[in-house]
Amino acid sequence: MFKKVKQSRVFHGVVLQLEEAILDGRFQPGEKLPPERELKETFQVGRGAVREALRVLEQKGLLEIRLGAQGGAIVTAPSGKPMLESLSLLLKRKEIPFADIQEFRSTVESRIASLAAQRHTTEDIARLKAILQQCEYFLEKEYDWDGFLFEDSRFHQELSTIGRNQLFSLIADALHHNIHNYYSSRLENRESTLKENLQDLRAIFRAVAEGDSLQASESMKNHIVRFDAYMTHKQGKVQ
Amino acid sequence: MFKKVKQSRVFHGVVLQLEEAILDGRFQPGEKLPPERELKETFQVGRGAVREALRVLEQKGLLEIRLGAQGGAIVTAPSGKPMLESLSLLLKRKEIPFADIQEFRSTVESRIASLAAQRHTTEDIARLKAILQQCEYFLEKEYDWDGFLFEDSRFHQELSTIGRNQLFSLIADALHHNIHNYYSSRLENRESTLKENLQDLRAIFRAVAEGDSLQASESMKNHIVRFDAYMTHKQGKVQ
DNA sequence: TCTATACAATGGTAGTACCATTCAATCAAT
DNA sequence: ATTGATTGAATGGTACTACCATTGTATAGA
Repeated sequence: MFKKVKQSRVFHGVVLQLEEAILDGRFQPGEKLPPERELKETFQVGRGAVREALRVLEQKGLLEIRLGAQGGAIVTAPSGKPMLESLSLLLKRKEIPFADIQEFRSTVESRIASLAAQRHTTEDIARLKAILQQCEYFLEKEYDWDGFLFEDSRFHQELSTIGRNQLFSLIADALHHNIHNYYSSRLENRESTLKENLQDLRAIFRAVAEGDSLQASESMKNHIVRFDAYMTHKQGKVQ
Repeated sequence: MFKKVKQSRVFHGVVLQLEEAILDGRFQPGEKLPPERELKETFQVGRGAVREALRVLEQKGLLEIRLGAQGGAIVTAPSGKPMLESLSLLLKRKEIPFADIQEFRSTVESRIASLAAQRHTTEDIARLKAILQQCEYFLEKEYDWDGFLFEDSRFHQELSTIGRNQLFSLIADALHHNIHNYYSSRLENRESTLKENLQDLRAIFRAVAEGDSLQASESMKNHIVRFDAYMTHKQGKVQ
């Protein structure tokens, strides 16, 4: 019913005002906020309060603080990093079953594939094909386990770009970063694994290139399911 | 290739150590960290550094600071709030087309519906039915626009619980919070709107109860598409 | 022209003193 | 004995000062 009465915290007022200014565009990305000693005067508060406010805004991903002359609090361009980090922290703290994460990822990646199938251009396909060929190279010509997995990541990333939905890209990226360590530490380094994966990627590529969104989605789902099957099915926290 | 050399920032070291302690479980949710003046001694730093560290951890959602006697930095239980806020901030800053958000939400909610269809128990269905009946009450007996929308939210929330995937619940919740204002400010207050929505919810409920995951997914998709159609199709930032 | 030095701007850190809030213990009045 | 008021201690909040550390730039010298 009622909200807790706000407890006085001067720095919070500073945070709100600076945040509003940035969100309003009164400070553009790349621009510099006034120095601490000036903000202190502007807001009529102690320097400590200003610094705590800057710390919060930095943590929110709105600012980057640089040292030295010509340094200061610089407004950053929007990025998905803070969200990625908060998701990461949550996965580390809360024991979300790994199966849940896999299920979610599967859903997201499948949809990305289907979107990519619907929205690709000729150039998109060319870029995707180049990545696929790089995978083939690392498997067939110069065997390179890590190289292959790197290109596999790039494939997924490129696909999300082709899907042309920034939120999907962002979430997929966050998931990838959060489970990458888990994956790579559990995959068995066998050539057959890569071979099967390459087949998956080819199937996805084909479906996307042909604009068959349903097939693209299915292929991606199979790909992820297979990937998951390689893991030891251990429950528990990520990491 | 190389990482930027970490610039000395004492408070950062304090953040890392405290964060590690919390993540390791050396401080459990509900427990209190030592007072600032003690931490200052422990880490052999100034009180300012300690306070800046606490501010960062607070922003990360790991701590809650309370004033007065028996106050202090209390470790919080894991929650999706920080993720929700960082997503919110991102949506406010970056001009992610609203269509992207809708598309993503549609995907997530559809999948939740299909999962719910697969995993529901008898008790789940009873609870869901109760919510549905509450919707009917607000539409047919005691007309209440806001009451209906509230129950609609509850319906979605209950569905995500039935889906039994914590990550889906979390993300759906975050999306809901972020677009709720947008939605409710744009919906036309018309009885026919609610009527159509109730039909959607009934269809979803039926499919879920019958365990028809494909139909549940489709019904949900239609529901969301219809909901979106009510909006003025204005592009741009959320909020 | 190039290099080295000095300087100035700006964030980082420590310390001190005091204020503000909250809870609990104590004491007084009924 | 119960209730209410007072007081005190613990703890975070704030301000101010002084100085350190880092970094870009200007200046002087080779």
